[in-house]
Amino acid sequence: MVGDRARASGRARPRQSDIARAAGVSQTTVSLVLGGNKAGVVLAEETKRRVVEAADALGYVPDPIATRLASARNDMLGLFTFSATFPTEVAHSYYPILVGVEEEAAALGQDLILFTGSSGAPPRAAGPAALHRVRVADGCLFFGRHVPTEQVERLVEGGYPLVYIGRRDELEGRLPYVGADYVPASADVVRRLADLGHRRLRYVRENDDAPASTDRENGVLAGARAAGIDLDGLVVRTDGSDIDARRVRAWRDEGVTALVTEETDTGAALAALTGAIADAGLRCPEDLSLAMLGDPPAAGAASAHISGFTVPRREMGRRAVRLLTQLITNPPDQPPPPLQQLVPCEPVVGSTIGPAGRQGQQ
Amino acid sequence: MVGDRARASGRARPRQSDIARAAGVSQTTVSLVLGGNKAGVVLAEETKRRVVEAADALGYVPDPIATRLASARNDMLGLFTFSATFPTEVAHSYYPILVGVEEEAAALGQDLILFTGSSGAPPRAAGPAALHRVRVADGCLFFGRHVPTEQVERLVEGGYPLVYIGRRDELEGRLPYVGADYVPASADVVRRLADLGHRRLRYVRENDDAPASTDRENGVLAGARAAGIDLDGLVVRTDGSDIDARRVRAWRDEGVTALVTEETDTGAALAALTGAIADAGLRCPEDLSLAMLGDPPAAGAASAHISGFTVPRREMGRRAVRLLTQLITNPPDQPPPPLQQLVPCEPVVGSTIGPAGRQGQQ
DNA sequence: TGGCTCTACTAATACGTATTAGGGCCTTGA
DNA sequence: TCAAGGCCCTAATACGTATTAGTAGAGCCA
Repeated sequence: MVGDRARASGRARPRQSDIARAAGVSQTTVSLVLGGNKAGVVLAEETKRRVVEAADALGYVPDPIATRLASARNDMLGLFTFSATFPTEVAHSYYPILVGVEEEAAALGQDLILFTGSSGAPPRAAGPAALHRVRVADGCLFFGRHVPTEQVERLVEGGYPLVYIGRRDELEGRLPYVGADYVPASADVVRRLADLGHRRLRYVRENDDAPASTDRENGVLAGARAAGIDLDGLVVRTDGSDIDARRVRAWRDEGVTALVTEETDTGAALAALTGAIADAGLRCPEDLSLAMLGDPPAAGAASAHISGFTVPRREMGRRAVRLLTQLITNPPDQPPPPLQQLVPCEPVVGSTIGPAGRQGQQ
Repeated sequence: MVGDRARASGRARPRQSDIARAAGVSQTTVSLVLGGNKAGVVLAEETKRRVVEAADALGYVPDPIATRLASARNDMLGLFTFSATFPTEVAHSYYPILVGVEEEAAALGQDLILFTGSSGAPPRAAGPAALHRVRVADGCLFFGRHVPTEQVERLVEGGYPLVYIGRRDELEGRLPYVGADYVPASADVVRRLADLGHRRLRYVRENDDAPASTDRENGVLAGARAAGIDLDGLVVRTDGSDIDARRVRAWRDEGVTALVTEETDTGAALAALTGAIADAGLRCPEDLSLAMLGDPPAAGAASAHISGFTVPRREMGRRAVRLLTQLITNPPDQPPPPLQQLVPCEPVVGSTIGPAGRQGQQ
């Protein structure tokens, strides 16, 4: 019925059997000619030519669904996000990842299937089976803050190739991911500050326990320890609302000469800090240095020259695609590639850190 | 073989036939119970219960591949772009379209397949059949500057549902599209200027004959005619390089009180104009009004308050998806929906146009 | 007892491709 | 003239689910 309808509205897609009829051969032969013929069946050149010509003439394109059902591959990679794939607020931070994913997928001849996770699609079950939809693809990339662990675990256990973009601790080492290497990058920022004479600083972070935040804190602490920086009161957790000029002045009175903050989705932390610094009548970096662990929310604006490091999102996207295709093509009896990869973050010199002021010297 | 592999690595996923065996019924019954049973086959409650229990016990999840092979629809929409889908330079102008496409697709329970067009993928044929790949989806959206007319025509002729994003003249009315309605929006900008007393202005446009540019020019001309604006020298074609302070001063000396420009991919035209105005020592809008037919390149920057109109990209994306799904589900014997749709552009008040200065008054 | 209706289910087949096990036909050599 | 072998191709089947046609059995009536 449904097929009839498809056939009624315009000409139906040609199938291998149509080509077979046109070329005077069997469907098997068509499959052998147009498919890989991995089995090495011997075919006459003349026959191949006829089949290829017929296929061209009819505009044949293999049905990836049927291909997939019959064999395994369909050269499609899934991309599953646990929010909208194209978020409007955090466009700046998601977009480069998508760029990298698309670049590498195109280079490898893979198409992308976008799965929309929690976007409230009524027809699709939002239940425990929601994630299983991704199996139409050979493998799937995941990203987003929330991870439905059990479902992802079932996919992994079932041998389905998937790669998470961003470090994840969920499945004790069995969850493949490509993340950013925040720890050394964060430590390096602290080292740079220490090299400029800073001895007392404040690391203002969000009150959030995402791996990305934890990593940064660990890096800051490690860097501080290595540089002999005062650990007392170093880490400040906030949601941004309690950062104001008074507090910044108080820090400075305590001898703090540099502030470090982290990238957030909304940029609230950075905005709060820069606002408070300005309100306090302080200049940056003359009176107070400022560094950021990650990228400012909108490039091109005034925040463009914040010192710190940049997250290699594009490269993460590319690497994730590469890892995923490796997992897909990896024979089960071969050792797998490294499942968990960290990409280094590039330092950003910027113009918001400078030598420690007089308070810092002493 | 392949199946064996899947079964070897990790436990095999249970199939309907496994449930059938466990529940002591046929595969058909399982399909009826777990699928929708659209046909309304009568089943005993007790049987349903047994099947559901067995399915739960075995952790059954339907195989979407097989599901889609068995029914002709696969609830996937294609998105084909003739450049990278995620361009880096013109992110601001493409992104909202993608947002709209994804929103509506998700709302309609459709997944998206991104086809990577000209990204030089070696494994996929770049030949005349390249476009045929899109047929794996139920229908496909297209966008990008260049249109391989013959290939698209073959798809359209074959009854394949597709929708272009952006107005296109190629197939004499048979190519469905969703575009922006530039003509009245552009005319309205001119009318607003006229209402403020402007009588002589310059429309600085790119030397390019894309439908979007042509439409805007037609709108400007229509608006100028309606408002009794001087048509002489009104339209200025440029690539931006010959716009400088001297030229702006010369216009002003001729009695020009307002400049109108159009949105471009790079924002070069706008940048050249604002630069030249500043260089000429003129203020905007006090000395010279400035309007833009479209959106400034980067929101949030200094260019945020340019007067003119905004292109409803997000809405275009949504509408394109809606039209496409209509085309897909439209029974062949029914009249089709309107194939070519224009979405109105929203006026932007901004702060760069004001009353005509003294030159303009007289 | 044959026929009819109703309930509750199943057999058979389709979807489009991949794969495997052969099966004709032709040539060659004895 | 028959067997062996090479060459070229095809029949049959599998993949997992959806759908349609049909059947077995029970109950009822004439």
